[in-house]
Amino acid sequence: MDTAGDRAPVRLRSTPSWLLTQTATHAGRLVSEAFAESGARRYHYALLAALEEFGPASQAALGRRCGIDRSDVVAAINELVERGQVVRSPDPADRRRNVITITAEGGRQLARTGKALAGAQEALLAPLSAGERGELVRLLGRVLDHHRGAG
Amino acid sequence: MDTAGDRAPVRLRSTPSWLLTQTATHAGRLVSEAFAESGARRYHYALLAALEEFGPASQAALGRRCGIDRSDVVAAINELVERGQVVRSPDPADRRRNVITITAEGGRQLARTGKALAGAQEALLAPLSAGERGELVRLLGRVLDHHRGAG
DNA sequence: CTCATTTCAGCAATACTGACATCC
DNA sequence: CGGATGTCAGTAATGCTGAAATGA
Repeated sequence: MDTAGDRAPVRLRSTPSWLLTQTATHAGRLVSEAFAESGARRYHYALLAALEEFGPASQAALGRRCGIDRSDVVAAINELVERGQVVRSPDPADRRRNVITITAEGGRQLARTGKALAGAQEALLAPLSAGERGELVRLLGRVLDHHRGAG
Repeated sequence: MDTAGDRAPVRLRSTPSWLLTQTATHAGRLVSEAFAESGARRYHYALLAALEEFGPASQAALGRRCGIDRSDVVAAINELVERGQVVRSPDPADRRRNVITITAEGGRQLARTGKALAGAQEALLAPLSAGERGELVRLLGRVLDHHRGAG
């Protein structure tokens, strides 16, 4: 019945919106692969990156910065603690809080995952020239900047 | 401890790869909202779109075209049948297969979801000019075209 | 009392694997 | 027999909600 065109994913003529959906899904898969290769997940990387860039923080603050729900921060930090990549210690100044601090091993894991991510981006953007990649990154940056303020 | 900069999501200086991840995640959330508004999910829309564009097909063919696993096609088609948006009938020419056909109600649902998706894209690309949107869509199209060939 | 923080239990959509029976 | 198809069971990561206990 459908011997030809079986492999071509859906690509609607009329709705470019769908293109965004498809690209986001595809990028998500590539990125997930990269995370798996490096032995981490998205949440782990986001948390480690935030800790390295902004220093020790409470779990709630980390969640707000990374866009991760507080519930999920708990589980992710548990795993990072088990792997020795962060340290969780009570905040003497506010006994509700835990202060999370990245360790040397956490820094190494961050570097590993960063390399895997760079590889994934390389694979994703392979069909584009250097100039086009720059333009794409610039446009996506504008989009993100706009939405991180309003929402 | 961290009263300022609490709301800013992680945005690494050194890894533009993370920008792709973040944008994909953000786009995914906007798109999911749009689907929920229109009473559908990604799988439903992809299947209906493929049926409208390429005509009736077997479940396996639909899965290949939409990038959806066979197992998940079964469940999604079950739901579409319940809603009267597609019809599932045995293929007389090959008794292993079911032929899936879109109904008039399915067409209406496709239109509803399409409108919601267009709104989501509008919101996502709000910070870009018309020319920039065109450029972004063109670049993403190139990326998708490249990867749908090579898997 | 109000609010923030941590934690836990649970749910839904996405994406995948393995197994099985049926049929080409 | 090998291979495709439909179906079901189960798992994992992501992203949410609700509730409870503790403390500012």
